[in-house]
Parts: sequence; structure tokens; C-alpha cells
Amino acid sequence: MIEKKKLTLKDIAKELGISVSTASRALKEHPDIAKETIKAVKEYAEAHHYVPNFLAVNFRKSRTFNIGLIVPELVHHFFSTVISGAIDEAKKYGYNVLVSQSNDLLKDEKVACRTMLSSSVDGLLISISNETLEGEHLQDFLSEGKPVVQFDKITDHLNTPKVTVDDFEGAYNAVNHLIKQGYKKIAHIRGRKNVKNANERYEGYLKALKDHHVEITENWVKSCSAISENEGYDFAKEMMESANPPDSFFCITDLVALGVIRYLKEAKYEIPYQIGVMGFSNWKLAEVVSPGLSSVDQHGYDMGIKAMKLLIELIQNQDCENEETIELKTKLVIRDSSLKKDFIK
Amino acid sequence: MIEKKKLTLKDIAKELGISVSTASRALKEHPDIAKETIKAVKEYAEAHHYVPNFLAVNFRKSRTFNIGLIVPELVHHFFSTVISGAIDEAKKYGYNVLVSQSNDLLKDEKVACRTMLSSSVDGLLISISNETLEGEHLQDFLSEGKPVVQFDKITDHLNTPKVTVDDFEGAYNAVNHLIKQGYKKIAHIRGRKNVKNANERYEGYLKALKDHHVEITENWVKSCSAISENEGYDFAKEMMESANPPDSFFCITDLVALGVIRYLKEAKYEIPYQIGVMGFSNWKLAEVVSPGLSSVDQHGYDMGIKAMKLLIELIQNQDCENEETIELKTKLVIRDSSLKKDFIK
DNA sequence: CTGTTAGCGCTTTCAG
DNA sequence: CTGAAAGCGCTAACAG
Repeated sequence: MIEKKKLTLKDIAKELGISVSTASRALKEHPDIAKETIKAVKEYAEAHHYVPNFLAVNFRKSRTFNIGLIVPELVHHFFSTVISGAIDEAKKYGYNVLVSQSNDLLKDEKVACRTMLSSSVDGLLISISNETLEGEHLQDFLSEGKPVVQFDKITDHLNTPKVTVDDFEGAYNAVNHLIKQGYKKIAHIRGRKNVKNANERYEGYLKALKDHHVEITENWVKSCSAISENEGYDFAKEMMESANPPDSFFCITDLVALGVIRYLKEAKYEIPYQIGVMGFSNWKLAEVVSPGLSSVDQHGYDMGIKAMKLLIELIQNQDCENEETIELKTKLVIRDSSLKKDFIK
Repeated sequence: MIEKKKLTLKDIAKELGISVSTASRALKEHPDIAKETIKAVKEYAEAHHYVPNFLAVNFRKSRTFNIGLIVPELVHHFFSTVISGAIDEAKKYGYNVLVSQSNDLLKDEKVACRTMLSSSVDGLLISISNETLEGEHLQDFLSEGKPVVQFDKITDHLNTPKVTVDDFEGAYNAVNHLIKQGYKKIAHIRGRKNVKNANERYEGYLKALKDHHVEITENWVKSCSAISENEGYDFAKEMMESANPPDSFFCITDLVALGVIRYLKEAKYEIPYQIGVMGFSNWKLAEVVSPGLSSVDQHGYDMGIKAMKLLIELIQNQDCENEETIELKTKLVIRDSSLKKDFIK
């Protein structure tokens, strides 16, 4: 292998008979330096393909232009959308993004944080795992002067800016729509009780029922732990086989809704005529499943952009004690699975 | 903000009355160092939460423990699966992964390469864009002594190891299955002519037709440029409305197959009875669409693991001139969309 | 077994 | 306008 020795500032300086510091300044067009010197240095550098050694520069300035990004799961439509937005935004400012996943495990999240701190990112974007409560491991970033921005799945125990979606309102609107469509026994398959946005969605669900004086029953609320398709299937089966089955399902996520639909189809229920189904997150699959699944769009790409932008601002202002919070609005996307009224017509 | 001054080796050395180099060596349990010295240093370091400055270490050793990973698209079931595998594997060896996307644009791919080279990754994993032909920009990595491993979408113009799936065989088996199911007029919606795996799949398709003496018509082969759902829809419409319509579609990708299915449903064709459909890649959506879409699984997670492992080996052996190639076998996943025979029974 | 020394490539005072 | 010199934190050859 041909190991080309890289050209350094020293080489340029020697060649042009100037000092290293002059060469360094010339490259940045420092106002102190004579126009001709600048020109000479730049031309030489150009001609010989000088590339600064960023390892040295970063070491000197103790920053890396790398940003860490941790999500619970990578193979996940919503999160990959957020990542995509975050990366595109980072690119604009010359930052690279280090991506990692926690698999919703606190253990893995800690490991990811540690290797990221080691390899010295300038800041962290994180959507925490289901198991994360306090987030002391995130505190380490702050104590090292590296800002953290939380998004989507967040904890309030940590004093950082947050970018979320208005889960409460999203859920409220979704359930509201079900009520307007004529459903009267609305079940909710929710997420874990220790996860903030699961609670927000649950509250939105409750509020909508209360506002419209619709029946509320504990038996119609079930908690997922894994948020899986199978849980949707199982809970749907359990509830539909009970003495007082619901006539519609509002699900914490499209995947769960998919399980519900699978059960309902197997059991020969007609969707949306007999039973309505509503998801959350508006994944690709909501479009392609049959019947089309109504859902709540979370604007993942936008969230990625906003969160990254916020983080980069913090990094550039050396600001770690910011509490700014951005809450994006959701958008209700109506498809066939919840259109009882229109179906009847 | 409390800017805690970080503890350095120098501090430890001064405090313990030894030299910096001794401290450094003690921390690594160098055999030359006395047991007691090692113990003393380690204890002090532990007690005062010494964390090496990796920026300095990396600068010194000119390596970063970061690996670059570029894919055409991030929000893409197959690629996110590969990324997931690659990241999980990298973690095992203490490497971080810098992720970027090219949007299938040569321009973006070059930019991604440049910022990655700057921020000094130790190596690169890449699936090239549709527009990439020669890949001179990738050559830059090699000349800097940084290994490159290509995966899935590759170019043979570059002398690097490659990890791919046996596209030819995958396509052959898929078409073979269609023939066995009794389809006789098999259309193929293919990818761009300059993209290697699109060509491989096309060749597999042709070979299967030839081996079984099945009709071959140019009119039944159409080339996508964007590989979009709409192209699937449009080509299906075009072919089905032609004088001699096919009785089945083998599509370059599940997304395209989805477009075909959408058209067929709209036009009231019965799948798979009248028309069979076969995708490629086995995305999540293949399971959930109705009817279930038969497809060819590419083992993305495995590909990510294998490619990353290979790359890390090259990095650790300082080896840039390796031509090793791994070709994974595909797996045919049969669902309803292609089961004409079973449907008839 | 341990310390001295030099140096990685670059930035940045401080002097001229 | 430019140069000399110090130093970022760590490693490693060399010399005891």
C-alpha cells in the first residue's frame, strides 16, 4: 500500500520560506496577513492538495464536529425519519452524526452514551429507552459541557431542551374523530405507564371521552410493554371476546393497530363498519395495509431537523442550561379504518 | 455552567510524585512497571474519575474508532436493517458509526465522503448511489490508508471488498416459483441499467424464463428510474392495457410491487388468481399488504454485520488492498400474491 | 523499574 | 505584517 505522507503546515511553511504560524493564518485569510502571502500560501496548498489534519485541529480546539444520536430502535419508520431529518440538518452546519440504538434497554443506552462520550461528540440528541427514568448517565454530558437535546421519548428529570409532539392533542383529536364517526365504545391499547408520551396519549383519550360524555371503562384500556404487533392482536382478542366488547380501538402505535386489524380480520369483523381502528405515528404501513389505517402523523423529519438545529445552536453558544421546549402539532390522517359514517352512506 | 477542569495524566503524576510516562504506562499495566506503582496510579485515577482525553489519544495514534456508513436512503426498510446490523457489530469492537445518506445523488455522496474524511473516520462502509459509476471520491479513502467495504449496491471499478446478496439467484428462484405456479407471461419491472444488482436480477429473470422455455418479450420488461410505487402503478397499467398483457409481475423491489398491486386492485384483477405479483427485498410492508406479497429476503441485518466485521478486520490489519467478496444467499418468502396453484385448489 | 525527552500538527499569544 | 515559542494531552524511544 502506498502510504502517502500527508502534507502539513510545516511543509508549506518550509517550502515558501515563511513560518508555520503565518501559513496557518494565511489559510484562514487572517486580516493581519499580506494579500500576496495569502495568495501564495493558498495556491501552494491548493496545488499540493493540502488537507488540514482534523485530528490535530480538533484536539487543539477540543471539539469534533460530531454529534451523537441515540434512538430506541433504528429499524422503525418513525425513528428513521427523525434520524434522516437530523442528519440532513447537521450536514448543513458541517456536523457528522454518530448513530446508535438502545433497543429500549437502559444498559445498552448507557453503553452507547459512554462510547460516545469517549469518542467525544460535541453534543447529544436522544430519545430515551422505556427503561430510562432519571438519566444520570445523560448528566455526564452536561457536566462535560456538552449539550443534550431530548426528543419524542423524554424525561422531565433532566434539565435539557426537548422537542416533542403534542401527544395529548394528537390523541384527543384522534378519539374525537372516532366519536364523531359514531363509535361509542372506544378501547385504548396504550404504552407503558412510566413512559411520558404513552401517558399523554392516554390523557388525551380520556379527555375526549369525558368532553363528549362517552362511556369510560377500565376494561377497555390495556397496557403494552413491548408495543408489538402481537400485543395488539392479543389485547384485541381478549377484549372482543369479553362480555362487553368495544366497538373501536385507539392504539398507541400503528404496529399495535396492525395486530388489532389482523385479529379483527381473522374473526371476520368488518372494519370500519363494525369496528373502527385508529393508529398513531402514521408509518408507511398505515398507507399500505388494508383497509388503510387512520393515524396521527408526528412529523418525524421535521422533529429531527428542529432538534438538531436546537442542539447545534446550544453547542455554538456553549450553552448547557437551556430549557427551551418545542412542541410540534400532530396531524390527523384519516383513512378507511375509522370511517364508519362514510361507510354507511 | 460549571466547567470542571478535567484531570490529566500530568495531574496524577504530579500528585503521586512520578513522571507522566510512568503514569501512562501504569494505567495500561505495562509489564515494566512495579505492581505497587500500578496499584497506586489506578487507585488514584479511579478515585478522581480520571478519563483519558481521547481527542489527544486519537490525535497521537491517528485513528478515531469511528466508522463512516453511507447509504442511498435512510428511511428505507432494507437499509435501516443493514445499518442496524452494522452498528450492533461495531459496538462489539468499540467503534462508533457515522451515518449519512446520499439520496441517490452523486453530489450528496461526494459531500458525505468529504466531511467523513475530514472528521477522520478509520474506514468506510458504503452502498453507492444510482449515479455513482467510477467512484474516484472513494479512492481518496484508500489513498489515505482507510479501508472501504462496499455492500449491496456496488461498483466493480473500485478495488475493495464487497458484501452482496446473490441477486441473480434470488431473481432466478423468484421467477422459477412463478413458473411453477403456472404463470406463463411473466413481466419484469426492473431498475436502472447502470445499476449492478438491477442487472443481476434481470439476468436471473431471463435465465429462469429460458431454462423453462417460457415466452420472452421485450414489451414485458420496463425500467424504473426512481424505483417508486408510482412507477409500479404506471407500468402495470401500461402493460395490462396493452394488446398482450402479462399474467404476472416480478418487481425490482417491494415498493414497486405495491404500486402494481394498487393498480391491479383498482382495475379489479384478482391476485393471485388472474395475476401474480412478486417483490424483492421482503420489507415489513410485504407482510402487511393485502394480499401478502411474496418476496425475496436479502438478510439485511446479517449483511450489516458481515460488512462491518470485514471492515474492522481490514482496519486492524492496516489492509487496504483486499478484494475479498462475500455473497449472501437470498431466501424466497412465499405469501399469497403468487400462489395461483394453491388458490385454485 | 522509572524518568527524560521529543514530538504528533495545529493554534495562539506575545514580540517585534 | 510576520515569526518565535509555548503548549494542548498523550505516547514511546531511549537512557539510565
